[in-house]
Amino acid sequence: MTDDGPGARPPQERGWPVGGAVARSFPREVLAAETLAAARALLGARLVRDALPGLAARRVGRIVEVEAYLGLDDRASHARMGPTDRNRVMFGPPGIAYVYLVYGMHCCLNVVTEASARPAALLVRAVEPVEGADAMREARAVAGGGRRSAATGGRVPRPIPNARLAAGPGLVAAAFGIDRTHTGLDLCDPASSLRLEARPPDEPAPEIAATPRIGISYAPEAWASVPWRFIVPRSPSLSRRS
DNA sequence: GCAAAGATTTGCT
DNA sequence: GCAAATCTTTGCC
Repeated sequence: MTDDGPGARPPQERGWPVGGAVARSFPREVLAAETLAAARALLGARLVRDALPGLAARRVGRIVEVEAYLGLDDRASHARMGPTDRNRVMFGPPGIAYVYLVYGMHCCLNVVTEASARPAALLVRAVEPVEGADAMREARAVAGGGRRSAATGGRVPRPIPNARLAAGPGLVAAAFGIDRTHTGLDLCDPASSLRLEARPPDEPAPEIAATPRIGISYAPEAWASVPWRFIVPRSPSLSRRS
């Protein structure tokens, strides 16, 4: 599907100059709408982290893979057991970051969607590096990665290709230096150091495909197979090769 | 209060 | 292709 999603044409062209170009914040109303529509609109949008002066350059990624988790009924969603200390922000307003720790070692970034009445969020599973690839590589080195050194036997690890720097939910967080302290951050606020920006006007809307979600085999079949994972099929940065 | 599993990634078999 | 690494949250006793 290549039709323009709801986010293709923001009702209001909010913009501000950044490095000669004009960056547009990602419209909150798109995230406030139905989650599956918001998921499609989020593909092609930018995840931006401002430079950390003296520490890291500005990092920008093109979102190419997201998963939707919606409602109390979704047996694969963290919201399935109602509000808890961990998932509480999912029950709040749209555009807010929800970051959780999974498998005791990886953080995953979610964007809260829909009104407070319904708990829903989009898991950002992969982005294509657009700017600051070196900073992403350094951040991943700091994060350490899943399995620690030990068996490397002193060998020099193979350098990570740019396209694979943030090709997975845990890797997105690692590459952008995102952790649970970012939970509650407003990703639609241009003043936030970590935020979403709309796809550049001169960039065509991405092709979109839908597949079942990944890593949720614990959920009942109906929920495990529903096609709520949305990808840009030709991207070299998907979490799984296609 | 304790045991089990998880929206993952990696390196070795 | 499989299992380890690692710790928080959930579920059951």
